[in-house]
Amino acid sequence: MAEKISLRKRKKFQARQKILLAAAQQFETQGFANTSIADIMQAANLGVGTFYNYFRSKEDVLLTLAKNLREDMEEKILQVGEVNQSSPELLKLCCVCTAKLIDENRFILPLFLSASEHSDKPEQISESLSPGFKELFDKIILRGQERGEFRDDVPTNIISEMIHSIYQTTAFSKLEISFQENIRLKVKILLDGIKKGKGRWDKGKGQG
Amino acid sequence: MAEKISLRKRKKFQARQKILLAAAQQFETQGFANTSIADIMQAANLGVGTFYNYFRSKEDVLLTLAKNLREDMEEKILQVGEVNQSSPELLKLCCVCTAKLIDENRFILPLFLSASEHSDKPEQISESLSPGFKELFDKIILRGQERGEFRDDVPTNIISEMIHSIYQTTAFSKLEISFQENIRLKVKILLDGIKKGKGRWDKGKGQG
Amino acid sequence: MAEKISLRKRKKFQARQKILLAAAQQFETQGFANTSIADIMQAANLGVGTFYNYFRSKEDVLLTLAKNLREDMEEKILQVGEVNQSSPELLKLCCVCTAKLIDENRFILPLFLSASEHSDKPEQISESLSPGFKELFDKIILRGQERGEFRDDVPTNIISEMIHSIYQTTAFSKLEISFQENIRLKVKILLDGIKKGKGRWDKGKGQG
Amino acid sequence: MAEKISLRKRKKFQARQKILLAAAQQFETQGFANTSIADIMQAANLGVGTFYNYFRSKEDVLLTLAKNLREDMEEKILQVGEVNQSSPELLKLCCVCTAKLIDENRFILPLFLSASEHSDKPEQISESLSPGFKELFDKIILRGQERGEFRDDVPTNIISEMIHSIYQTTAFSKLEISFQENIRLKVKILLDGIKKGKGRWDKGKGQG
DNA sequence: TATGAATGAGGCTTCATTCAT
DNA sequence: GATGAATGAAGCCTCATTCAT
Repeated sequence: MAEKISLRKRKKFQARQKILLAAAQQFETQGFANTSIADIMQAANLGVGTFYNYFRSKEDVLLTLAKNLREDMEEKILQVGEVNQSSPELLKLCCVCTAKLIDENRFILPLFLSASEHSDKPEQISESLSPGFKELFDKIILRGQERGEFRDDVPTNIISEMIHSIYQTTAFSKLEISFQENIRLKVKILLDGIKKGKGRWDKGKGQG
Repeated sequence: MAEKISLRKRKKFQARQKILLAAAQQFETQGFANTSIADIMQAANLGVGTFYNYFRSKEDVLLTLAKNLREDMEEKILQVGEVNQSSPELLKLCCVCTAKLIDENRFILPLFLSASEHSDKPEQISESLSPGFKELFDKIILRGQERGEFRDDVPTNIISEMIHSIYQTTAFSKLEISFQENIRLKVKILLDGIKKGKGRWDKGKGQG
Repeated sequence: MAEKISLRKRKKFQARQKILLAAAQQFETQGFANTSIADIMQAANLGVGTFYNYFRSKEDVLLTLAKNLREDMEEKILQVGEVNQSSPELLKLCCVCTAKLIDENRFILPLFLSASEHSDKPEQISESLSPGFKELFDKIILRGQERGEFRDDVPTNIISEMIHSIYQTTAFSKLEISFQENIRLKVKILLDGIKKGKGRWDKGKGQG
Repeated sequence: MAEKISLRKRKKFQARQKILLAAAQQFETQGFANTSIADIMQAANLGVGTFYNYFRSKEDVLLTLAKNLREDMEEKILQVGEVNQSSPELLKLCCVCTAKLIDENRFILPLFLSASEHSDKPEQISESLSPGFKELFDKIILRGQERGEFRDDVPTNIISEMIHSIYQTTAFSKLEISFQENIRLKVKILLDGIKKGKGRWDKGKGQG
């Protein structure tokens, strides 16, 4: 009996996962607005009605995808954040790590971007994602500013927002360069723009 | 007779402008996808059918708005671009100038962002806007790199893209700080991140 | 003063004629349903509003075109009808004459055919055209039947309808043969089908 | 499970048939252009949206109706065509048979007639219907001409077109006589008009 | 009288959501 | 729980008609 329930649960879980996966793919390729629930369910090879056994709306799927991503991000970032090192190094690590995660979940970015586009709940999506993301960066930057490692003539928020912007837009870059490498270069510029005094980039040529 | 025609033409022009204005406002407050033509025409205080006396579709309005903005931008930027000065100064001027223009046309930004959403026309919009925008920045950055004023271990494109990203995302900033000031600070960071050797930010305090 | 009025009337007349001509052309090339009033007035090189100075609706134009054609037909047919000759000869003459008229007013046929298609008044159109057409043929056929020149085991109406049908459909023939020649051949068959005894076609080979 | 599917499929089939039937009725009574999809679905007692679960457009319904009719016609005509008999008899049989079929599907005629009206698809309809129709008549007539049973001073095409025209226009006859009887009489005239020498109608009185 | 911009009714189509099976 | 047909609200667009100039 326990097994049966477990099997059923697994099946239910599978259907749910299939829908999430299909939704992510459709969102990524066609965009959120252009994806209908029928599209998702066809991609998932399931009946339309089944959708409503698992989600209340397309936005709900979005929120779930965002939440999942956020949980992954929190986990990874927590691992990195525990290491004790200089703020620039730490920030760089976090950025690289985030880039990797996002690279593996590209579908989520259009959602960020369409946040301003789509109806009801976009703020929720943003809020679902941000905590593990924005707050950590805020913390690192603030620490760096307090320690005198980062400039403090620019508000922490602004710097954090700038990092955010790098991720958002790079996801849609049409340059030949890879996503992660693209991010790496931009973060280098940003770091050089906020690092205080020592360790200037023009002295560290070739270090990457 | 001539007067009559002139009067009518004036009215026609006004109606067109009313629609454009209403569309811009609606796009800005509700986003492009969430704005129906009925919305626009209600905001413009005109009948729905009237819309089609002036535009073929919502996308058409968008393109027109984009084109108008682009023309404004080209004009302003040309004025700035003619001044002979150091590349960092020139870039800063252009950025400030662009920020001002965008600030006065915030509605256009969602369109940039929705580029990834609506497969059909948004590329046209992007292309409508870009020429006066991206290419000028490319040119200034390249000049700076050739003159040894900007770092050259990062491709011109990447830097240009980073500037682009600043505009895109700052438009949706929820920080208390004003749009133009926000841009100014980020550009400062960026400039410090790409300027070569001398003229570091920590020596230029207060000039900002 | 009299001249002025006359001039005005002539001008009015010209506008009206221009509209009728343009409408006929549009109806012929695009069909009645696919022709909008705006289309007509653009083809007529006149303002849309002007239309309503002369006609109440598109159907009204149709009726007028039909009426004009009918008047032409009546006139021509009367000329023919007065000649005293055998019924088959008379019928043939009328048919040829009608074919010529229709050939010069092809636009009117689609209207007949669309009679079953279009809304309100199609019967009126049919009725506008028929009198000079159908009644004359009826009369000739009846006379032929009474004189024993035409078979009388088929109602007059049926024969008349058959003639009617020849005109209707031949207008849209896609055969290489010309409209008038096509009609001539069909009328030949029909005449041979209704002529009594003597004068069979297989004895009149080569006479056309 | 299999039963459930079967039940649903049956219902689906029924809905489709209901729509086709309703469309046919509406097309027949109001004409194609004057029938809106809302009209059809109201007649079918179904929601408007349901239409699009079965057809892509009004034209699509039309094509389907035409295709169905054509298949019926092909079948019936094949049966007739196999009989070995004189060409006039065969042609007569085919005509009667066709008349019966058309009489049961009157709605399709307006479609033929609207062929000249709606530029897009009607040719497809015509083409959908023709193969089983025109080609068979062509063949019979040609055979008759080759055998010396039919006159050959008139092209096969013309005769075939004349038959075609009889069906087209008789469908809209307003005479008291029934459709099939009307056709029968006209075909008699036509046959007598094309039959060679012997077997003249005035010798076959009473047989019709 | 000529004009053409303004209008809104009406048609087409999409799609999120429901519900009977 | 899974299904997919049914639904109607809502958006897009056309066009006959009106009316101020």
